[in-house]
Amino acid sequence: MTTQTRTPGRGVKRRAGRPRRPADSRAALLAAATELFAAHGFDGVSVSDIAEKAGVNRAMISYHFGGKRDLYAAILAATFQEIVADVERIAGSEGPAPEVLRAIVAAIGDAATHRHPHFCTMMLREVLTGGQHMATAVLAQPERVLAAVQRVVERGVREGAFRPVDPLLTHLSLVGSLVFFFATSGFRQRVIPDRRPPDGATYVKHLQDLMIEGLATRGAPATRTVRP
Amino acid sequence: MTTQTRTPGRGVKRRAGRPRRPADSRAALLAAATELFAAHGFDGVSVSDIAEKAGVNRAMISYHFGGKRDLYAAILAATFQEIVADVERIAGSEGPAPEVLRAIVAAIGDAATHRHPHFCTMMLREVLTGGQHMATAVLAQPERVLAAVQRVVERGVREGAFRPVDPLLTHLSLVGSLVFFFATSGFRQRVIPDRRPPDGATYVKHLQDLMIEGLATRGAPATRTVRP
DNA sequence: GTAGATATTAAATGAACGTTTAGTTAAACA
DNA sequence: TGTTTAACTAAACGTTCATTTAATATCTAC
Repeated sequence: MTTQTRTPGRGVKRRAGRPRRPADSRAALLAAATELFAAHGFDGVSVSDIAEKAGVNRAMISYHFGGKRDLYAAILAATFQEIVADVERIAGSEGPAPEVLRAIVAAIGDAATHRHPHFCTMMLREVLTGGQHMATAVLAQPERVLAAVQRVVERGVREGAFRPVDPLLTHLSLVGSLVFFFATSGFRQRVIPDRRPPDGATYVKHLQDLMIEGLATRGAPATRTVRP
Repeated sequence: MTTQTRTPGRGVKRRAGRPRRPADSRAALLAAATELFAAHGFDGVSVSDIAEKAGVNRAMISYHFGGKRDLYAAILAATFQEIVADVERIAGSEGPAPEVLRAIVAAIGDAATHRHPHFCTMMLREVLTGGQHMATAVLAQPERVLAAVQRVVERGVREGAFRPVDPLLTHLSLVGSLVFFFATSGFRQRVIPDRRPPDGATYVKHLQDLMIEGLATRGAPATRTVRP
């Protein structure tokens, strides 16, 4: 490869008298791999695909990350960590349980929309295969989300704001529909192209209301129900 | 291969003086492929894997189905068709909208538990890749489920049983949490092994209540609200 | 019982895979 | 400026992939 510039807007851009920037290669690989893994899954992506999209040599994946699998694991761990930390922080906050639950839904929705647009797809894909590519440390993270949501639901039930629902099943329906929505937006665009596709914020609002109403004790108002 | 019997309980069983049964090979391949595709995805499964599990020769996949991709498509189309027919039949039935919605959830849950235990996983996987392996005829089927559920929700809103919710978003949260639950049961067993995993029927009941309560008009009883 | 059609097999094919290797180039440091 | 180290490249490696081929075995019909 000589002075030829790479496809603009993609991968590592290096000028003619090119400075070496190892961090750029790593970042380009991470970005390219995240997008491709989310779209096609681990086995559906070759190292050549990733390298080409990143604009670097195939061998750099093994060189920088140790191999295709390690690159995948690194991406999974990084995105997961940030979201889990968010959820745990919010779950620990005080205030009425319904409001905290609302905040959790909003936080996951926000992360899935802006900071980590490929997280839900990658995570869901990984879960479908039983977490085969997950290191045990990463495996612990969905458990932490589960525990955080469960805690809030249990408190809501205890305080009388929620019906006596099963916290695990509630967690599954909440996170399930949330992850499903963000992971399948690409498909929806293809299947229902005529209708304007619903955006993340709209769905978050819908799900917040649906959950809070669905969990609320009948007769009592859904929100602001704190027992002294 | 001589008189050696295959691994018992798997694949095509042929006795010593073995009668030829082409239908057996096809069925064995379909069963093996369904399980493997669901567990590892299209790209995560090789034709050798499938053939070995089915107890037939690799070449039979191309011979009977035309190739790996066609086998996959055949499975997807077959399982989808049956479930879509179920949902449409129920959605068309009379009775209070909340009850019909309950019945739809139950029907999908039943199919996912008993008749097609791998459907949700395969479908979800396919959706995550944007429906790449789906023929246009198969692509139309999720749309039909969407339309059916939407119709029921719209009727519920019109009759005053439901809040004025968005039918599309409601569909997504309903189907999303349902599919998510059944598609991720394998992962749950691995991540929360201490707790007894919740079964399909329990979750169906939970989701029915959550949805009906969540959609219900405040003040009015959730069920049996038919305007004359 | 034989002929013809169908099902099945083992082997071969060529492409694609992830990783390793040896060699080259740019940056860091003296 | 000369030397060392890290980043990078192109090629080769050995493996695995899905499919095709040619030959064989079995079933069906007569």
